[in-house]
Amino acid sequence: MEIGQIEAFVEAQRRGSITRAAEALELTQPTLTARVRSLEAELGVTLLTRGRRGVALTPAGRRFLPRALAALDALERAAVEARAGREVKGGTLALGLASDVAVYLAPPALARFARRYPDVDVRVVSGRSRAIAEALRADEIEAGIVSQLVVLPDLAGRPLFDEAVPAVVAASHPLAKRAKVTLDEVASAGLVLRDPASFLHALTVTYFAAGGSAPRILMELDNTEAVKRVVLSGLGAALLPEMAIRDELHRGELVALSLARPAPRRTIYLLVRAGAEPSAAAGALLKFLVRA
Amino acid sequence: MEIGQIEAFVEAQRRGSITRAAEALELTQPTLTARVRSLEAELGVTLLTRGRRGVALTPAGRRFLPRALAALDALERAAVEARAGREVKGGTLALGLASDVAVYLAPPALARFARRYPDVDVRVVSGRSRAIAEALRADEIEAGIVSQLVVLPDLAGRPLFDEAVPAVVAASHPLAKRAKVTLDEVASAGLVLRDPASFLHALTVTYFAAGGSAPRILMELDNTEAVKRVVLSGLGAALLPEMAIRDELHRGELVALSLARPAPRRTIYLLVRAGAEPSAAAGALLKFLVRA
DNA sequence: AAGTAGCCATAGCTCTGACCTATGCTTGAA
DNA sequence: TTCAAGCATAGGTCAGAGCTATGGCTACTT
Repeated sequence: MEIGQIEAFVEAQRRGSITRAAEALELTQPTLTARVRSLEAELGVTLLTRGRRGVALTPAGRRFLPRALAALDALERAAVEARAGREVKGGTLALGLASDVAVYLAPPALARFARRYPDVDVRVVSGRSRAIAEALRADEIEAGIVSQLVVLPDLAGRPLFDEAVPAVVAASHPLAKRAKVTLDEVASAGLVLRDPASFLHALTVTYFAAGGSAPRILMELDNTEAVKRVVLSGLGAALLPEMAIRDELHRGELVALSLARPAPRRTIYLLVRAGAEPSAAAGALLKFLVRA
Repeated sequence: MEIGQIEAFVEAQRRGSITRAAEALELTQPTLTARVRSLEAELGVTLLTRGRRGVALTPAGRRFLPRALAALDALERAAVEARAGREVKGGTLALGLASDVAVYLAPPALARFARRYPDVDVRVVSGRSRAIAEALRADEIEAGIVSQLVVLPDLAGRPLFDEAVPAVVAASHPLAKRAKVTLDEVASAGLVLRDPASFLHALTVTYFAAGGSAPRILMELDNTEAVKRVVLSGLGAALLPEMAIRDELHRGELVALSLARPAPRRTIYLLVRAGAEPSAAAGALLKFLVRA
């Protein structure tokens, strides 16, 4: 089987005529005829029915076509990706980011990257770790940055960095002024959580459970920013990742509580297809992200 | 780009040496060298570093390799599938079946198929419609038979048949002898349901809601057989698909209730990859399944 | 230090087969 | 009937894929 044969078949099918396929490929009609016929001979099946008005797919041709297109597409991608490493120049960089990363960490890095490499098209999708992993498997993105390691057969992950997830309250909260606070005091003050499907939810519940305590749950919200704003307004405490509360801690609007048990940490992972190598553009953006 | 070049690169990478790749492909070493070099020239990157102990992948080679393998694999599949239609002979037929279909409908059809075409290897996975759809997208199966149409971009579904899902009770149940039963009587007798993620659950709740009633839920079980056995033991009623209760209705162990509102129906769908053509083996098995 | 084995690169030759032009065959429409 | 549109066939040409032979480099041996 040769690429030229596949192209001949695909083009003939697309144009509905071997003659027009020959024009499109800048070859003569007998050449295209020979290519298609030799492919059919090798497969032992007829792929196209020749009628007076051109050609049409046979059932065997219909079975063959999607794989043929996939092969041509894979070759196309292979060439693009092999060349993608020479330098960061042009092309598209598609990334998936966990919501928190997209909101708190990525914007300055993306802005710097866009200034530094203005001819690279950056496309970002954000969502839950699971959705990022699916997009990666479907080849929609080149790499993902997630807060939860998704174990799927053809994906590989490696830790990028980790960060503390301290328990915080608003400066106006009664617990804010206390030098030491017990876990039970925080638990009974009430917690604002992310939704049960999130990693932060599990992290929080595990943290309290390990201290022999169960928090009173005030709310379960589906994004970290909402949790932060509720806590900022003075209602309850929350375990929030550092990247989300850097400014508020600095300005004193949020206060990290001093508990006997050290604040838990969470790890941010890079997710790629197993065996895949990042493009130069992806490598450069990653550096911006992790340094930030 | 030519297939021979791709094969040369892949084989050299796999064997770690151009010389050994040449042996494996039954060509000479200069030929393989030329193939790899011309591929590299076309791409404008070096794919393999030549050392004294053979060759090793460069970063560009690592980016190129997975796509190259995918292309070769697609071509392999293309050839197999194109030929798969000539006759039902040999090869493997991989199918995904919804749990109910796998339990109640498929066994006799699979047995008949195996007797009729003993040289075809049949592999069946069963599970929820969603899992079947994922397996289909991952190319693990050729087609799926599901009770819930999963809408995903690259899948296509078509109805195979539909069947009634009557409300039934055990012959020993007080409602069994009644000529007419109201919806509210069934609702207050108590319903045994599938789990909330299932189509049967939704169908049952919708059926009662449309009649202005809400059933008393006795249990939620994760498979249809368990629901049937609970009902058979005399506890409550259930909406069960005909395929699951044919024998029990015939033997009089279960009784279909006569309600004013006709029994709902459910549709069984065939799910395939969009644009894909079934193999001859798949077509033959499908006929056995639907006729059964 | 010299010898040797293992690898990849290069040179030059051969000959296949991919492609071209020209033409034939078939059929539906004018 | 004739024409137009499409695919098939025939025969010739020549690029280039592959081969043999050889060179050059490096890392072990001895």
